[in-house]
Amino acid sequence: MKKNINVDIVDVAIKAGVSPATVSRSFNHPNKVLKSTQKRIEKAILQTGYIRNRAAQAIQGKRSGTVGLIVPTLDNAIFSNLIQAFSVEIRQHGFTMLVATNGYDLDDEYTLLRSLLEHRVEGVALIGHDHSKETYNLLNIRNVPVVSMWNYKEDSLISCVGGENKEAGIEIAKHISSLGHTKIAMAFPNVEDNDRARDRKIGVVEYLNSQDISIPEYWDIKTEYSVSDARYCAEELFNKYPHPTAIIAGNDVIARGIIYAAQSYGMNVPKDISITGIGDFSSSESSFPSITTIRMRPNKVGKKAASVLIDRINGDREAEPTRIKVSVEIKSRESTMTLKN
Amino acid sequence: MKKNINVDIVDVAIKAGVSPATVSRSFNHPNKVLKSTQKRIEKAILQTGYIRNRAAQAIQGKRSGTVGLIVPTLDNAIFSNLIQAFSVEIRQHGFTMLVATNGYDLDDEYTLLRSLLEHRVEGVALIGHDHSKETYNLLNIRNVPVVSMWNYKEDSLISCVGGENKEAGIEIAKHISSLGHTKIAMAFPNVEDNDRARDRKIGVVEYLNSQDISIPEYWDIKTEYSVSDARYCAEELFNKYPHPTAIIAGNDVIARGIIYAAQSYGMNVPKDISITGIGDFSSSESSFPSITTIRMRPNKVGKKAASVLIDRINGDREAEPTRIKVSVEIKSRESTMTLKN
DNA sequence: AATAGTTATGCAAACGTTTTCATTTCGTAT
DNA sequence: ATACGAAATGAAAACGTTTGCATAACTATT
Repeated sequence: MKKNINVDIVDVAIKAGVSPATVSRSFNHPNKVLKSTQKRIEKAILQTGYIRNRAAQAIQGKRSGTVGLIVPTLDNAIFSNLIQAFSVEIRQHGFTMLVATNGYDLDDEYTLLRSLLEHRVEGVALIGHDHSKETYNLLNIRNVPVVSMWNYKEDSLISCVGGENKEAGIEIAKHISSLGHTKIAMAFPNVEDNDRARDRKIGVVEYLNSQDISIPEYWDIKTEYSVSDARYCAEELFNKYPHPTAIIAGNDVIARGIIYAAQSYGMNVPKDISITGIGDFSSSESSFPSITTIRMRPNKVGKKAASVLIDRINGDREAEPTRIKVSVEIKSRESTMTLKN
Repeated sequence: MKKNINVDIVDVAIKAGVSPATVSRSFNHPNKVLKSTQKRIEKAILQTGYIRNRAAQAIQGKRSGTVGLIVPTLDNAIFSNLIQAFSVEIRQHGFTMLVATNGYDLDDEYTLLRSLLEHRVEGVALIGHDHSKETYNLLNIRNVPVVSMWNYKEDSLISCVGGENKEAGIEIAKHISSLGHTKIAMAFPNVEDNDRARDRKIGVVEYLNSQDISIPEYWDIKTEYSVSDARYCAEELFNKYPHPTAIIAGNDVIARGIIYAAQSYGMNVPKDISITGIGDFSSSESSFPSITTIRMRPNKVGKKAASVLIDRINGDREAEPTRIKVSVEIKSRESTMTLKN
């Protein structure tokens, strides 16, 4: 088998009987090259098995054809809808995606950002607004096009696309409260370094307080972002009395874990207890019971964020951040119901 | 704010009072540089805000510091455990990951592979063994280190790490059969271009046949890899009679959708119907009912595949494929039980 | 038919590293 | 002290593109 690793643009040029410059132009400015010449070049590419070298292109300081994405984890449903949508859109514009996970560690995020910049990504997408000072500083100094996904903030330092998480918290609390619940528990992850969860929680607490409902310490559950930990924490809660009549979970994954816990304790959801999520991930509607949640439109956010990022890459580097608020909306489904007297 | 995009290795060298060659060496062969010189260089890097340019490094034809990953989708639990584990391991070795999704389209996969090669990834990870002729050909011609994840095949053309999916099918069928079930339905995705699902299905059918059990056409359900579609298809099945007493699903995601369907139709799982998955994804154990499934160890596969790939990148390009079989094992849980008479 | 304007292409420098080879510096054995 | 080998560093070529500028080949205008 012939190994053709070393075919370069010069070989193609020779084969096609043109100069390397023309071959290059046929990739990057096809309208500047005669149709017939293009044909000959394409033929030469096929014959030689040439694959262009983006590294050599990137070295010019212009295009690398890549964007970077840093997410806390790939390990569950929380970001997968979002990332998939982002990835599809980015690719439609000819970019390839460099992905890195930081495990919710902001110092690690900084290291990852540096490494993405070493690869000269043309833009970067991050989750939320909680990032280290060094991260913000680096983004600023290098003037990298950047977009933050998943949380809208009207005075964000960087462009962002997402729902207003505080509003999401308010809406879900409003829903639960309107159903007559007052004995309410909450299950949130650690909100430090996590503006999305923090804003949601603030929204929930503030709204409930405005209705003269407060959540006692022992009903303020701390859980991780996983079905298994959420289930475990909920079981801990159910082992003690009294039980709340409703639990507001920080997202749909946690809600699902809690529902499993309730079911395994013989409770009926929603008859015995109402449980809500936030996020509306792809399986929340089709689970049983389907989850009452706040629709945060991960697909729309991912897609929109991708196009914002691309616009910034192609556009004005000094422009004000682009901020797009994606509306949030209550999806009332089977996991909640009016409190029985 | 000072924009220092253009700091290069020469600037660092000047600042540190050494030659660019020495700065380069301090990155790539630190043992060849005097400790004291290294210190001065590090200081210069900090002062200048230098970020090395991997594109310029990659152009030498040696290291790009990236590996490529092509998966069908990021959109659900199927691959997320796997990818997360792969990503963590790869990064531990200083690589960054380029990710692309092909939506189960093998022609698209070829295009993506080309694009990854344009970026001069040092290695590539794929899912399974069903790839287009062009894909295999390209991998071969360019002699790219490559690893296939998720399905073991003793005579695979490329290195692979995974469980034996046919065996998984046999094991799950054996389990169901041993519980006394004979009226069995199956729910698999389209197995064309999907060797994992195909092998599983073959295992199931062959084993059941050996027990004189056959699955009628109308119980051979075709579904997509999503909770919602699986639920929908299962509901279609439940709308007609007779019902099977057990359903073997192609994976845990599908199993979950079927369980929801059963529950929403007022059936008890497993009392009224036993349902199995394959895969053992992270939430399968903590769901309710927990899912009887075949443990395919996605974390182990991801991690192991990463190290196989890295070994190949650093090792002999002409070596025989490395093939690692990860054992599969039945996890008997709450979603199945002995058939009542 | 001569000229101006336009379009296609080529030439050669530039991008920021890495690496080979040559040179200098240093430590050690005589 | 001198010579020798080893270790550290530098000089310069090379990697594979892109692009500004120059030129050649057309087209259109008079």
